[in-house]
Amino acid sequence: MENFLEDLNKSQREAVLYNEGPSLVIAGAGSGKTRVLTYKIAYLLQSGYAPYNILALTFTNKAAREMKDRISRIVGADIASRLWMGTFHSIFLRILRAYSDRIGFASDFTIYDSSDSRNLIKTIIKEMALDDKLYKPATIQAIISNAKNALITPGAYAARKELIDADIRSKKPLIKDIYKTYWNRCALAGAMDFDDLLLYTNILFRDQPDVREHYSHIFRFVLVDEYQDTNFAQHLIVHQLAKEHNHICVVGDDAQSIYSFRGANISNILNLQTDYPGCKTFKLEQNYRSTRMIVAAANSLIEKNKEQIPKHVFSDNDEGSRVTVLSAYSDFEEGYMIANHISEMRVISGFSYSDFAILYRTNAQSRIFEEALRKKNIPYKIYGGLSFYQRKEIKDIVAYFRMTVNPHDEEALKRIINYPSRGIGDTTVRKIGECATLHNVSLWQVVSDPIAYALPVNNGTLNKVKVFKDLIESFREAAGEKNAFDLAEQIVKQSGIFADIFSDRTPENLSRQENLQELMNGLQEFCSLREEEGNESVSLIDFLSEVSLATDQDNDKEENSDKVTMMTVHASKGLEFTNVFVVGLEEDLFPSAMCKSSEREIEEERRLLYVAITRAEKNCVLSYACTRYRNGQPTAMPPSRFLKDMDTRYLSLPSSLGGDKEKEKYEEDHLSFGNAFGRVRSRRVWSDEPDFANSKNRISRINNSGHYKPLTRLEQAISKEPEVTSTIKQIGDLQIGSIIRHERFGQGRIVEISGAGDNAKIGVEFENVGKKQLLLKFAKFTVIK
DNA sequence: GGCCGGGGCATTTTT
DNA sequence: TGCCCCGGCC
Repeated sequence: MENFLEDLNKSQREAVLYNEGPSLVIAGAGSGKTRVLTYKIAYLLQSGYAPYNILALTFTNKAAREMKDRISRIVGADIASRLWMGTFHSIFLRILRAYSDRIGFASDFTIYDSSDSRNLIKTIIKEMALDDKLYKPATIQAIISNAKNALITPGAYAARKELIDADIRSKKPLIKDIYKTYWNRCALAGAMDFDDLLLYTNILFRDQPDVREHYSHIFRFVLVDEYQDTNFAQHLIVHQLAKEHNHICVVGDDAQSIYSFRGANISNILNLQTDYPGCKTFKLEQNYRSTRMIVAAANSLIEKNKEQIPKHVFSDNDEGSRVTVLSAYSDFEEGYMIANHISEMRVISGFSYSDFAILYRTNAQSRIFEEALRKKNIPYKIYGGLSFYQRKEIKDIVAYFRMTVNPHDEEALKRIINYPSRGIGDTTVRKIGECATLHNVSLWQVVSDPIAYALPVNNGTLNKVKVFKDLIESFREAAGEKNAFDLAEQIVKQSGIFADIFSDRTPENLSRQENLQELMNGLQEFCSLREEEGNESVSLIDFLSEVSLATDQDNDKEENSDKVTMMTVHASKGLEFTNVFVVGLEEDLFPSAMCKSSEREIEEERRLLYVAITRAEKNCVLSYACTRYRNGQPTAMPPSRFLKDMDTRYLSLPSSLGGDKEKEKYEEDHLSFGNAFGRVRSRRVWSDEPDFANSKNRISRINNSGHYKPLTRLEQAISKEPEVTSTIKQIGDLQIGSIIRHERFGQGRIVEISGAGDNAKIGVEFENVGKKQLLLKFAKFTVIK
């Protein structure tokens, strides 16, 4: 351990060693930020801090886990496990459970995930008989979330003139009432949403000074990762804990702030000096991840942002290839083009599939790439779908767990009161809801004593409700005697879930069975792990805490499989890949049409692209399509403004963006590349079809010195901007060998003509998407040559 | 209670 | 275009 400082460069070491006062570590992309944090913690431990005196906050479970692993390796697992290290939400959940009585909650409160809270908002909007076209639940949810992140309670909201005026202007004056009802309903249900965990922590610290003092005393040193992503609530919590001793170190990169839409406030990091006077700034500027070319290209992009902390990220790695810009005719062709590139690079340079990532701005873009990769038998995995715990059957089972722990949980109750079916239909549930609202009690209170609250249902229904109530109570009684796993087993069997899921062997049920099995395995693992750590009896509530704060990124079983990764740029933050394709670089897509109203938003989009490019270690490819299906319509898409932001010295451009002979000459003369890919000019995209027009074997195109053979006729045709020709409807105007450009499939060569009149067809060998038969009557294409 | 079809809609989403 | 939600129908 004593030598660990030798693993650090000068600025990293300075950042690790300075612990006398507040410090800000500006960590450029790929600059070894996690290393600094882990070594700093190790150093603090070595300097005499006890592990429980150190609070280290991250944003993701994954980051927390990684850091814990790395620290364990330096100081040992038992010391590492005593650090207060975790996500904001998990750490403050722990504190809130301990002091829940001080803020009017029971310690077994539920955590509502986003869909729970959206459902509740939906219910409230319905109950208030509002138009959900105007009061869109997702929008209201975002407004409430923003309010909470800014620490605005319902009372404060109603008193804020500017908020009320804004709601009136947007014709939604009742948002304040929805918020108030939502707040009360969560309280009645004994539930907190994600934002509440931070908001109530602030309330706890504000109203119970002894608690705040207690923790600020315990946490003698506070470290925060990814500080640029903190919102006001988080910023304030940290300040409440650190303001006296000032032993705080925050790490972040303003250039990678991409979550402002969730309340992250970049000025938290830009203005850190104000909150922590004397705050010392360290800059980690050496990028160890990417080639010099990639770093230079990314820098030339981010330079265009005005609001940022000045820094000079540099790399001492190989120069590497220019960032390649590819142009496709359509979204469809873009997919095939990228798929072809991946197969090609894999063959030429010996990459594995897992060396590639395709990053896009929106999830909707993934479909086209899935299709193209599948057609070419390229294995892939997509991140960002539904997480395991968000699957319906899992949520159903977890809802039983939640009811067992906290029966007032409204969303859980609504989920399971009639699953599996027990004859309590929507009408009854609605009546229970109305009755509960009338008496200002939770749904469960009505369910437990329907007579007392005069629930207007017949005796048959009354009886069914009682059966449900008894069922839940039996689970609650068992909870006192059994550990979490045995209890869960009982719940699954006696609730009827087991019988329901194992009733037949339809594919859906088989998958449900697997998921149930996986949940139970996970629970068992959770229990035995905790028991090993010395916990005598593991309760469901512990498991639920973990489950409600878990996301899909947390259990990726396929980590070691050789597959191309596909994800949104947002999801890629913090990751790195040998070769990165950033796709869909078009105006109104990247930057998104929704983020163009202010320079501030444009800057965030630019940072987003910066994040994407800096994920790449060796090669980075940016692509755009000229037309794209948007809302069912083919839409012309101009290339993204960000392509023009970047210095062309670091790019290899398609001719349509000004790539020219002069520049290629420069490229040939001045740059040396480690692998052939860097030579691939943008319009050079080959089909895998062996008999593709004029282009024999694509690999033979690149000779040993990495130089290209002269352009073939076809490729000359491609690199010229094709002039627009009128759409051909006469078969006589076409001949075999003509080059056409199809709206969707891109460029290709006619290899076959058949039929006549309305049945006239042509066979076209497209350069990227293979051979297609087109019915002349319908096909949208132009003849180029 | 489940299935089908029409209408409306269409960012990003660490917890 | 394709998905999701809702309402209507069996």
